[in-house]
Amino acid sequence: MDKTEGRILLVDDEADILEFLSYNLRKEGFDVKCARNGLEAMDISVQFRPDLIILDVMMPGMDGYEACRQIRNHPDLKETVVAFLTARGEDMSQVEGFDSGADDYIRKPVRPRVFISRVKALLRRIPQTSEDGSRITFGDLIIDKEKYVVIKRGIETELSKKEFELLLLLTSRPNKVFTRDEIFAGVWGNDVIVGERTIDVHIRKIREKIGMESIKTIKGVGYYFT
Amino acid sequence: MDKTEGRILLVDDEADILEFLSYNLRKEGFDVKCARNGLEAMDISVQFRPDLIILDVMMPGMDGYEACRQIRNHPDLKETVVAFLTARGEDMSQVEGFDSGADDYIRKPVRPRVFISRVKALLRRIPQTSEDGSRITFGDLIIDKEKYVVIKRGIETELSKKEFELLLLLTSRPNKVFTRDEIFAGVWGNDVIVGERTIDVHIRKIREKIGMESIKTIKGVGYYFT
DNA sequence: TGCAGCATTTAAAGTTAATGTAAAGTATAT
DNA sequence: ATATACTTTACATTAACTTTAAATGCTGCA
Repeated sequence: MDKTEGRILLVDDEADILEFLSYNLRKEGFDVKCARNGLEAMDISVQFRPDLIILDVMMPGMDGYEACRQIRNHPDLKETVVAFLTARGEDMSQVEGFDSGADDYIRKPVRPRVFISRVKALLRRIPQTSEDGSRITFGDLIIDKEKYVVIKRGIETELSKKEFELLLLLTSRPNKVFTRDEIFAGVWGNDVIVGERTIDVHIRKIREKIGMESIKTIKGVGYYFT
Repeated sequence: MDKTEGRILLVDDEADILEFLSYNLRKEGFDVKCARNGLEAMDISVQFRPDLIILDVMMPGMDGYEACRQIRNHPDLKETVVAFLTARGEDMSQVEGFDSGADDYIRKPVRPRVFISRVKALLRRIPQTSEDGSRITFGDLIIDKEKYVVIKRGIETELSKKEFELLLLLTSRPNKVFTRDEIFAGVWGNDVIVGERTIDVHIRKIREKIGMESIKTIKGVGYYFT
């Protein structure tokens, strides 16, 4: 019940701005945490594992650039997307910003709608489901398309063809609910006719192999992958 | 009329301001129309399809915020860029303004040259990143048709099939009162027969999930969504 | 105003329908 | 022929839905 659009860490020394931005982000379904300075940002990041960190450039103590550099040097955080918040007219500083490893620049004053779509665009480019070659990764689940194998927490399990195709269909759009009809069409094709319970049985087998939580049911509608 | 830079609707109850702004905008080649209040603004908008609506916050009758909300709820207008005109010192109102869906704030007194460049900046980003088709937004409520969930102020809640269908029906025409018969026909189909109280119970569940205010009752008639 | 009468709200109990599951049956491939 | 995958069956379980009934709240009228 608390699936979110993505985790975001806001870092700014001004409470107003934190409040304003976090309000707007939460409204869109993001899981937001705030930090007042670079140090705090690092601490929270290690725990919270944000998908995106939005850093104010000017902060007392460790400034945005330095914080960004540290993030890039931290083994667990270096993949995190980082965006800077800058006051108007700080354009020249962008050189240093990108140099320190920023992914984007957001100029103050912030306009909510633009801001939100910018954030969404940034998160979209996250290798949320990183796909290197034949493998797709979802958190602790790895699906290997070539070997017809899934690896859950390092435990490798073979999937049969139908199981695999069904899982691929569901994972092709995480969180989308696939109706039974869509599943039939996608996995069996429209002409093949099999009993209603067939899908359930395959779902059960998949759940057995990748964990119960991964596939959810909406009664009367269908299934979805998280 | 030669091709214009863009269509702009000005909404203000003070004729002076309308005249002043429209003069300056027309001089720059914009196609400008004016409205005296929120109601008039809605009427003209539907016909005129402005690219940008500039709303005074304080107006008799429907104020700017309410007008903005209505614009955002109107299927044909929700992509329109909206900017507020505010008197000096109304800063705190920005929260309500952005909440109601505004894209920008313009402070009075207006300086023509600044104003024009602001307007141009707003129009420049007209190809607004429109929300993906699977989600419908009503203020702080997001309905995701694919995921069978609603997001209210960032809190995601699953809906069951019936709840979801009922909510979709009501939201398909906000403010229209659906009679109980219409609801039966729309959600259950004309052949299914269930008791009178069934609808109420589902309405209650939905209210529980998206907030009491969202669905109103008209005694003896039915329900509507706002 | 106060009360009667009716409609809706609400919680909880009851029912139904859909899915979960194990195991047996059938097809397919090696 | 045998193993493996797939489907079907039949029963158990669960969540969704419906009904019930009591409480609340409106509306109009005396």
